[in-house]
Amino acid sequence: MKRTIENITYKKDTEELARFAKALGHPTRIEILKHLENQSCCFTGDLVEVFPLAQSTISQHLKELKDAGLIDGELKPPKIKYCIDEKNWKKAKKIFTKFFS
Amino acid sequence: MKRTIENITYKKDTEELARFAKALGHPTRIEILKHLENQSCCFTGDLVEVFPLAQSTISQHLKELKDAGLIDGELKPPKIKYCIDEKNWKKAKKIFTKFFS
DNA sequence: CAATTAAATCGTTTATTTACGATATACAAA
DNA sequence: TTTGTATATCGTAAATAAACGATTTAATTG
Repeated sequence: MKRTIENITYKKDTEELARFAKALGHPTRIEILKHLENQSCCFTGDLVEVFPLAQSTISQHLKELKDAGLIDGELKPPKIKYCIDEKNWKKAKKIFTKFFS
Repeated sequence: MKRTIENITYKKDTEELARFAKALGHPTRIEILKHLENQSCCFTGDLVEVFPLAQSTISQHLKELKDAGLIDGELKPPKIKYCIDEKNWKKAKKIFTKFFS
């Protein structure tokens, strides 16, 4: 990316907001989250049926949402149940609300 | 990006939210917007002084914010005055609020 | 019309993202 | 212990993003 020599540091709030926003920055991920909001939880396989995307692609999107802290996976072998991470969801909501106020 | 053959179509709401979110998905752009919120408007040059980034890089970020509709540029030759686009700002606020509710 | 000034755009490099198919992993049940 | 199933991870290709310096553009002033 050809970064500037000494990496810029941003305020923690800024980093956090950008991080959440970035995770929300793809329509598929928005749809996944909407889906999770509707039915509280679901398995990877459910989403693979809903979207015309490869299983690996869905899994990748889930990983990003998880890395951003927006969702949480619970082992229900051999499946994995994904839910909104309520704590971080509230946090994101708060940060966005504050930002737009 | 190796897209699926027939492009996926998303709901308009989803596309819009993802678009706004993507624009917010970089800390520099968040900081630019915070700056604009504080002092309502500013010139490109002001931002170049604030951030340790090249003028062209700042300009690029401004373009993205403008393309997303979050800011608006007004000619004040030889400068350009950037302000928050209030209409779309409200729209974004509404969309995010709805999404998180 | 020429010079100045501020910002945009161009061309380039490197990093990251998005997508895929193929393969590996983890756990339950047989 | 092997088999089956659901999901993650790997490897890869193509697109996009982020940064830079150099150049161009647009408008005012001399």
